Amino acid sequence: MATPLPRDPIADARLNWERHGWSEVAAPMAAITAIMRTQQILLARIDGVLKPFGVTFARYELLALLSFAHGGALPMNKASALLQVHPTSVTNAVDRLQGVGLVIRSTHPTDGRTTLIELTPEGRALAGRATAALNVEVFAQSGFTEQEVDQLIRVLGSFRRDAGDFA
Amino acid sequence: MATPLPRDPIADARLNWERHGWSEVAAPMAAITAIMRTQQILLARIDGVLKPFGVTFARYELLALLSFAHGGALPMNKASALLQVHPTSVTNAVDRLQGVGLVIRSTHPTDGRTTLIELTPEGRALAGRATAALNVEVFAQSGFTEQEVDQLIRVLGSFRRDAGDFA
DNA sequence: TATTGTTATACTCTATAACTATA
DNA sequence: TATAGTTATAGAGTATAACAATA
Repeated sequence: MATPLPRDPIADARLNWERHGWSEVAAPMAAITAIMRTQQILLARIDGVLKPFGVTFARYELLALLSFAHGGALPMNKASALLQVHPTSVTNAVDRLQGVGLVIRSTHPTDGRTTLIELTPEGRALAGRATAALNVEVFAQSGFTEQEVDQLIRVLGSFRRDAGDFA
Repeated sequence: MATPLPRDPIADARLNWERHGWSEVAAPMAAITAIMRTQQILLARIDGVLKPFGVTFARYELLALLSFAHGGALPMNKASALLQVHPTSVTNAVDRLQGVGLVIRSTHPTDGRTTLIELTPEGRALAGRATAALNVEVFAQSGFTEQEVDQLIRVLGSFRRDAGDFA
């Protein structure tokens, strides 16, 4: 996994698809496979940067979301919807983050069913430092040109809209 | 997670980044976050199509790789390198696939350290049917235009090369 | 000694179903 | 009845370290 392969395995897969009568879909197959692989590479970089902070990407995303919320607090179901993850994933993430003192739970003042998640001062400080680290070490050297970034945002934005992520 | 959000959460995150002094990296942050989310959507679709076949995407990828190998067999370490996954992941996948009779292990004829993975007739048949299903139900209706597919292949290809995936 | 693969272990994230509490 | 969240349980992928067998 460390040594580069002599050939692009995804380009080879595309050739195999074409050789076996699937020319029509060989290109989209290659594009989708490339997205899967790129996500793996990026997630490994992100988790590497976050490791010293003791949080995973999923937990960092929750901290970052809270840090931008008015009052630094959000209902569980709101966080679940905005992060587009299962409610039990939020419960799990909040459990861990609360266990290390980065967030606290409280009951919604007017709806007793709703649990609010709130950043502690430590959580807010860590979110700020982790964001700075990610920005400098990952996003500022993404490996994409400005034009490529614009293309990705446009292409994947319309894909996500068509997939029902947002209106 | 079913109802579309009124606004694009990634576009909102980008605005938050810009408002907090990270304008320089707001766009690449949005592009990378979009890649992460797109991968989730695609993986859910793929796993949904593969579910009736009783295999996950990771295990399907191994079957597909073997089906294109000369003789339908590959050493474990070769499969690990080509799929770009950890050797223990291959061991795990082969364990499961062997357990349901889709692959068999054998010792390399000239190097006793090496284990060969080989498709059974059942494994080859299932790989063919699963590939057809994925091609028709996912890749043929990816949601990307031809031009977008070409852009993704080009942009993500150079990214993967720069990341050290291949020479 | 170096390489290949397995085993044991652990930790992610994810998802379903059953359950409690509140509206 | 419907909603919000938790709990229990299960399964997926990933990774490290220790180990056995072979080169």
